[in-house]
Amino acid sequence: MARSIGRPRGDDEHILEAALLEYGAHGASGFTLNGVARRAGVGKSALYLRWPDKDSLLADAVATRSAGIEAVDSGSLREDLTTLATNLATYWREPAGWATLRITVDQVGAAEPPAFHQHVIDGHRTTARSIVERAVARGELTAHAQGHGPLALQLLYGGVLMRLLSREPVDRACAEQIVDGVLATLAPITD
Amino acid sequence: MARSIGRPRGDDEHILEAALLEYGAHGASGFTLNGVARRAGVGKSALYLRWPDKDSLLADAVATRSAGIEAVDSGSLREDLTTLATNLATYWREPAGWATLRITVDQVGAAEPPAFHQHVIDGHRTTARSIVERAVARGELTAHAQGHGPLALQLLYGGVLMRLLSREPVDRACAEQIVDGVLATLAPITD
Amino acid sequence: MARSIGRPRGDDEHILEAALLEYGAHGASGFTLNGVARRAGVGKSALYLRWPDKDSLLADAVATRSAGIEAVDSGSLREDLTTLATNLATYWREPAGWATLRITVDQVGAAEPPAFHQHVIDGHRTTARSIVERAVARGELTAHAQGHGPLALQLLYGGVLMRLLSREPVDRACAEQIVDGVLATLAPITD
Amino acid sequence: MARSIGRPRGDDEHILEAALLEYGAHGASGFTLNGVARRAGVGKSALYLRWPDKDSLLADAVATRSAGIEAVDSGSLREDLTTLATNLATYWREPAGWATLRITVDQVGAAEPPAFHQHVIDGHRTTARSIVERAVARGELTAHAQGHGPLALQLLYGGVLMRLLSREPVDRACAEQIVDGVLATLAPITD
DNA sequence: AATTAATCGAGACGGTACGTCGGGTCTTATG
DNA sequence: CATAAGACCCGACGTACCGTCTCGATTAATT
Repeated sequence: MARSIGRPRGDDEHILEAALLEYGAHGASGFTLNGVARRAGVGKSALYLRWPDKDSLLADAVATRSAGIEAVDSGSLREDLTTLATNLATYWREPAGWATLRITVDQVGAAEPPAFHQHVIDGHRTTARSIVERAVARGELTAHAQGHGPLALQLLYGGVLMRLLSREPVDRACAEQIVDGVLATLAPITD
Repeated sequence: MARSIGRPRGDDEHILEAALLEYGAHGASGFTLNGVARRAGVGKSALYLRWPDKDSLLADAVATRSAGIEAVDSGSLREDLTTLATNLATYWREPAGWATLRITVDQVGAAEPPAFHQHVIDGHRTTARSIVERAVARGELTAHAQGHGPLALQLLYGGVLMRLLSREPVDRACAEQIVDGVLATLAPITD
Repeated sequence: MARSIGRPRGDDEHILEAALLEYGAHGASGFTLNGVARRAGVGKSALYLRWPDKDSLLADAVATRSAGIEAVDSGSLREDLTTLATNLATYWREPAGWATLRITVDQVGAAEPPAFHQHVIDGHRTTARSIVERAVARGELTAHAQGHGPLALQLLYGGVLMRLLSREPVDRACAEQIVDGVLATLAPITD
Repeated sequence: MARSIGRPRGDDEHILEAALLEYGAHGASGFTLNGVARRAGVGKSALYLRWPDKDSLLADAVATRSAGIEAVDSGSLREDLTTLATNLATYWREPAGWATLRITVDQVGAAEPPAFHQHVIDGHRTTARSIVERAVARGELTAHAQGHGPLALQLLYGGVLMRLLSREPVDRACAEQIVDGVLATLAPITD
């Protein structure tokens, strides 16, 4: 396909990178468009050509780092979930991860979710589903229990989130505790 | 002790009321100290005599509405928890409730939690504990299972929260589903 | 000489035309290079290939319309000058004429006058001189009085200009009044 | 009269002073509101509380320096006018004087003249009139000739202005030449 | 009754960031 | 080569809000 006429757009990634660095360095309230522009070696107009306002830029920047949670295949459902919970806590504790969360919270009331939101959610969903599917393949879960997977994962995510909101650490022991709770919603369904 | 000399302070409640109305009317980003002052018929100095900054005012305003979740005593643990989940969703959907959440999220990274936070948490904890205790008294839960109450409630809260963050409705059916999951973390512990 | 290789230059006049229209339409503060380029169906590069900056373009555009004041030969010095004053007022009231004036004022402080300036001045001077010369030829002026022609014309120009700056109309009566004054600087010199 | 409530306004003069200095230092195109604010040790809001936009500020700043031309009473009409012409040239050559002129030219096309304009004009008019009146009192001018005073002064101002626009110096000799011309418009009216 | 002192409504202030705009430069693909 | 298109860097504009400040006016407890 033909490139359009005129000077081609520069690199978005470069700017998003700078935005994330700026966010990490100064936090949410110190996040400044001028700061981003300066750090990226770019004029403000270049930012406004790409994003309609500051929030959109931040949302997009954060999205690039939110592709998904690292999934592991340990061969055991309990171990997989525990690792997932730990990774999740780690991810949410990083600036980018926490920013994702903040933006999600901010925009729940808005008319429509930010464009990147579904993308992030899909990433999480994919990772989570593959864990469950592997467990079913291994015979750790019945097909019936699998139907409760989404709920179980919502509980797991929510549990980790509540720990963070309570400023309680999410160490391995804690993660296992949560996972055991979540597993209990799947295991006993035997009838 | 005796009142100090000089003109006595006016009414805080009146201002907090105005702050909440302002928050509800314009949302988080439109929440302005000038706006609050105007709506309350008050000068900005009156605000800064009481709260050190904007966030504190909002936090305090929100706290007045966050005294706690309505607790019911239906005679059944499952019913109590289901109602709790529903009430929680309703509460978080109101401006004040959602503001509480936003503030909580905002300030997790801060050095110390806002003053009202522990108060709010205590409210929730008290409500939740009484539900569990009644269940134990009725024999629905073993004392051992009771030890897992806090975890179970964290899962319940987290589950409801994740539903809201996903923009999925929390109707009665959904609440029951979550509660059943949470109960599964308590019930099977029978040894 | 041979034309150089490559695509030949387009038409300058076309651009100057657009510039003048733009100036007339939006005034001095709304005069924009992007606007000129758009109106002329031309890229900004084409502008900068021809003029070093915005002011030069405007100056040049204006110069094309400032070739000179319409001179008439009525057979009488007084009548010639009156018509000159009226034409001058009319010319200065048009966008192009007024722009010439603005640019002149703007650049008095500059290191060197804009290129077109001398051209414009020469136009005026030529017109004015021919009026005076005809008057001498007719015997209306002595050769001695002719030496005061430049000063007289400066007074005439200045008088008209001051009327405009005072927002006072320059109708025929007013023009005659000015001319009579100016003529008085020439006529009585008889010794 | 009662002072209004609230913190009283600061000093306008101080800001106008800074504006003039800024104008003098960087010229018309380098005249920046941020620059003025910084130099005055003032926030931009303070500027916009007083003037609706940049041009108004500049106009006002300039007006403070344009109270009038120094008038002298030398005892002779010719001498008075010569000094007036010289002073006028000097005044217009200063940054503030020239700015006045620029603004006048800029706003001739505007709907209504800037507020300060009439003030400035009145200053000039007063000075000029008193010169003429003294001449009448001394018998240098007839009462009839006095009626042509305004026109004569317009010619004088215009003559000086045209000299400046032509980048020609206005030294004493030149001023006398102009004055002689202008006087010629008054003197011969004897019938 | 007069004094004292904290609080009040009002609003101007210094500062900082926003989102917009325009100038002048550059980098493409097309004639 | 010179274009038309248009993205780019820069920096000023005018707006909004924060948190501070300075007023004159209130309002009690203390003299």
